Amino acid sequence: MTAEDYPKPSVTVDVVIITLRDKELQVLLIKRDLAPYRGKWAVPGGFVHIDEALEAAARRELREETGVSEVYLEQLYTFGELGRDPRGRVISVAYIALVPAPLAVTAGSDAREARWWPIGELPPLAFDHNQILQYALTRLRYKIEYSPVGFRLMPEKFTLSALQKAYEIILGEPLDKRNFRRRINEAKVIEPTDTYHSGEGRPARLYRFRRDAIAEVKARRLFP
Amino acid sequence: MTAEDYPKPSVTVDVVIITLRDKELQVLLIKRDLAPYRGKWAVPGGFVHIDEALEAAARRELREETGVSEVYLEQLYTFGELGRDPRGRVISVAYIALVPAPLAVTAGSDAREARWWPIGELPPLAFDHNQILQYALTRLRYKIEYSPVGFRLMPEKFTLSALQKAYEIILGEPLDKRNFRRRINEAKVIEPTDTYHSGEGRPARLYRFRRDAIAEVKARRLFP
DNA sequence: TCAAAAGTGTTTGTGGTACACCCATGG
DNA sequence: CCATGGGTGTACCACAAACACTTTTGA
Repeated sequence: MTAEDYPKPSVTVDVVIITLRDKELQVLLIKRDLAPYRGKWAVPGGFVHIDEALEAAARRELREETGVSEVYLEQLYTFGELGRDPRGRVISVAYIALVPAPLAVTAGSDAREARWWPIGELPPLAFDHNQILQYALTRLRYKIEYSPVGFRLMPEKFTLSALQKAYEIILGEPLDKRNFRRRINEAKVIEPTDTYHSGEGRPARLYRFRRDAIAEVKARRLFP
Repeated sequence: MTAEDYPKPSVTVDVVIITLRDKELQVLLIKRDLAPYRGKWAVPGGFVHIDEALEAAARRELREETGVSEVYLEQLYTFGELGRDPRGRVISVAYIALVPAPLAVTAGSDAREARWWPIGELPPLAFDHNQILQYALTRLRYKIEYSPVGFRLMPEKFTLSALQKAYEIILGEPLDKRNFRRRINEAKVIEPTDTYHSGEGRPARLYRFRRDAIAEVKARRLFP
């Protein structure tokens, strides 16, 4: 027997697109203008083309909604319960994308309504997208503990204070400045540039992420 | 436009079934008796039925191959590159299953050849199953660091020495007996039974996994 | 000269790791 | 009584957390 003997489920990708705006984590959502869930907000997504790899489909969605595609993108989980889409059997592969703050200016180019939502003030969502979004946020908070993904939300050059504020927003707690700088330094994931940022107060040195820093350090073993 | 306007990919589940046998981690593989990759070994899997949830399909595969289904089963990753299956566009959702040692006696009930392979002596595999298997092993070794999944490879009752040996096999390194016992105790994930195991030497107390121990402890934060 | 943010070391406490001996049973 | 595996406590070291003042610039 071959694959063609059976009716097949549809396959979609949904991309949870996250950025840092206005000192908050924000998520890009689209207002649905078609049934089902017409008028509800949803995570951007769409069907996977037959000649398109999964990650390529996710990058296409990302580009369609934000105009960027060369950003951090990671597969999260595949949702395949029965009845999660009233149109029929739909399996959805969820991705998370992290968009650097200054790139996240325009949200969508076509006619549909799209906007950034602070993660603390989300509207009711279509389908099981609430579950998908919560999953993405959990993964982000978890991953930031042992992997330098936080930098993917920063512009190319940034001050240490800005980086610290980003971490504080993601983790939801204040951090000590000296300890923060020591650990960042020891992790060897950023390098100084020779430029400075002038604003109020003393100018701050700008740093950049070291692209050769593939430091995914092993977490501490707990069991046992 | 609707889902039905497009040709759809096929969706399969592949289940990496792992157990502890003969002081080794072993994986259940099936010898393919059909093209493509006829004669090669493959991870058990099959097409997802149109009226079957993803995890249900994985449990069905698991039950067909091992006779058990009430075991640890976790979704790993979804593989959706073009060209990964010569029969056409196939998207595969990979799962990992951990089968307790004494349940892993019979491997397969139908005519196909199936056997357990030590993970250090794997044969050439069909499709991209080598990649899937390596992914599963990485996830297992990683997850055992912060979550009590190791117990899912143990029988219902076990001695502390047997548990330690299991951890040593999974992690591939010797552990200190006193430190091991202290950490297991502090984690509060097992409880003593009032039965003992007699063999050579002094009888050992048998313990069981505390099912209410949902201790997925947060790993130490590294950045920063 | 004042406000505002940048930058910089030391002390203390907790937790991980290393390590050796006595105990209970069966043959 | 001997072989075999079961069971137990402490000392040291490394790293994380707490903590306050000086420096540089622009207004």
